[in-house]
Amino acid sequence: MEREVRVRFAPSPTGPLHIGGVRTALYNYLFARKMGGKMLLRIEDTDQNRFVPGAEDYIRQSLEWCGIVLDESPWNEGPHAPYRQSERKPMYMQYALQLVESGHAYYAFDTPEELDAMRARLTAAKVPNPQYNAITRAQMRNSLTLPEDEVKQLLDAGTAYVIRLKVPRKEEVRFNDMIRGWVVVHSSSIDDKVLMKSDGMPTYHLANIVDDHLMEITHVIRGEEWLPSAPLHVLLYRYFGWESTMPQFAHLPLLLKPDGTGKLSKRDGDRLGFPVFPLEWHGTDAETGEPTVSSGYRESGYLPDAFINFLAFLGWNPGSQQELFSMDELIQEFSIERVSKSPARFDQNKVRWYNEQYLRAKPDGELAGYLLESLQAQGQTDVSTEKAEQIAALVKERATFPADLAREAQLFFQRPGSYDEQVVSKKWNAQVAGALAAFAQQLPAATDTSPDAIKALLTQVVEGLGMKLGQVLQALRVAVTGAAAGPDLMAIMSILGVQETAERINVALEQLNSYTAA
RNA sequence: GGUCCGUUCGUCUAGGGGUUAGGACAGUAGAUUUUCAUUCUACCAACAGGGGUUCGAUUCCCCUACGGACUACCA
Repeated sequence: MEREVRVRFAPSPTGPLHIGGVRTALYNYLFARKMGGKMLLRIEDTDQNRFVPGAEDYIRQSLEWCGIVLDESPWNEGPHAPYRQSERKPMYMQYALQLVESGHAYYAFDTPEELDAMRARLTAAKVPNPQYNAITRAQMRNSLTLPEDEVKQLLDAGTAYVIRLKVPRKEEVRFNDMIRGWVVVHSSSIDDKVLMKSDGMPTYHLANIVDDHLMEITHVIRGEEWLPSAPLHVLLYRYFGWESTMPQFAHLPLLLKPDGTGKLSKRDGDRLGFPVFPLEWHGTDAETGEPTVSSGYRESGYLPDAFINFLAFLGWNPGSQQELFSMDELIQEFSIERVSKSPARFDQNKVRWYNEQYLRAKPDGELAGYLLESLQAQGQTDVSTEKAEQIAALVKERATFPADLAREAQLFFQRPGSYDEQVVSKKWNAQVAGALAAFAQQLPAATDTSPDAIKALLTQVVEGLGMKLGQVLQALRVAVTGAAAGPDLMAIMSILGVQETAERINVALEQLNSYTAA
């Protein structure tokens, strides 16, 4: 019988989730939906020292903004609650003890100082890989080297201890990664990982395996940084006797910094001037304790669909030439097999391009909504929906972000404060001014105020004076908007209205009088 | 240092034993436009290197180089 596909996203609440994490969540989500399975979120907060207030909420909001829907999570519990490892704390010890009893794990009493000393000794002896392992554990203080009664005494006395996995000395550990194929690691390169910490909390490794098993996870899709510890996890499944239901692994390629080398880190955003976080994050500097702000895609004006589309293509592609995919289409097309092995570098140009595509594809009504919102924020409250829609339709081709709409729309609400000097000095003269004056005089009487009609009127006036349209257009634009460039002039005048347009022309005529005389 | 992973245009990538090595972003040029932008068209641009295997390798294998991850009582 086929098991229902169940995947998990397991972030630790140590700060804001960066886009690499979001992509991991996205791929999990796409895979789960594609396979008709479930996706859950589990908070991996077994390190109490690294807990950051607000991080969990940030993760939740980020995923919501992205449109990644969780079937089970700490805030929407399912059959395997609780979904925070700190709340699952009581259940881990029994599993660690199970391993101790079966001889696959042991108690270790070494202090941090002793561990440091051991590493220093091995490093000095030029041991290639200093670690607590099948060889070195014989020199350490643990239940393998100490007499049984002494171990009992230490435990009874409440001495601090950890439980370590007893990794075999010589054994090949292999697993079939869905993205990378067979990965083989020799057990001698794996150390005796701590399973239970002295504070009674499990480490990531133990908690992860126990929870994935209990939560019936079928596929573990996570970042490449976990690849080196995957063989250890395989060992754990084996020793627990859970090998037959061990999840399949898929290790995703890393996301690299746009410049230089190395994986994208939380600090790169501010350094490079683009967001690495989905949402803005207010944190505190680890060293100075000063409040910090890291920019987010949402606040920078990115549309969630565009952001997701872009992110999906960083390390995956459908094999077709199609670039634009809705979430539903992504789900339809997604497959782990098409995830690439090699890391991907971040491309700011492409995210912007995606955003433009998504912005322009939106219905004018929705764009008008964005526009109205920004206008209201700057005190411009008397704009009708109808007018906003006209303006949005006209300026959307010039916008990358919703906020650009309002910027481009300014000319409709503010008369020119100055006139582009280049155009004035080149195009403005007595003849042109005369034509504009004539146009301004006739304009208010126009009954048809469509762009086409205005253009016809203008043509008629200009040609009636023996001139060509091209001679006056730039001057007219400057007179009406003050700028040398902008959206279609006829459309601008139409939206502005004949009265306002005529007045603006007359104001310009007065202001630029000196040029006319010259 | 050790272990593991990776390497096709500047970037994201398709492809795969015989191809003009395809697309997208960026860049450049041209067309359209009253202007800028948009749009359209064209151009530029890549199989890391060396050995094999093969009639033939960018594709399969090995080595080298380069890049990266991991190497905690962090996840």
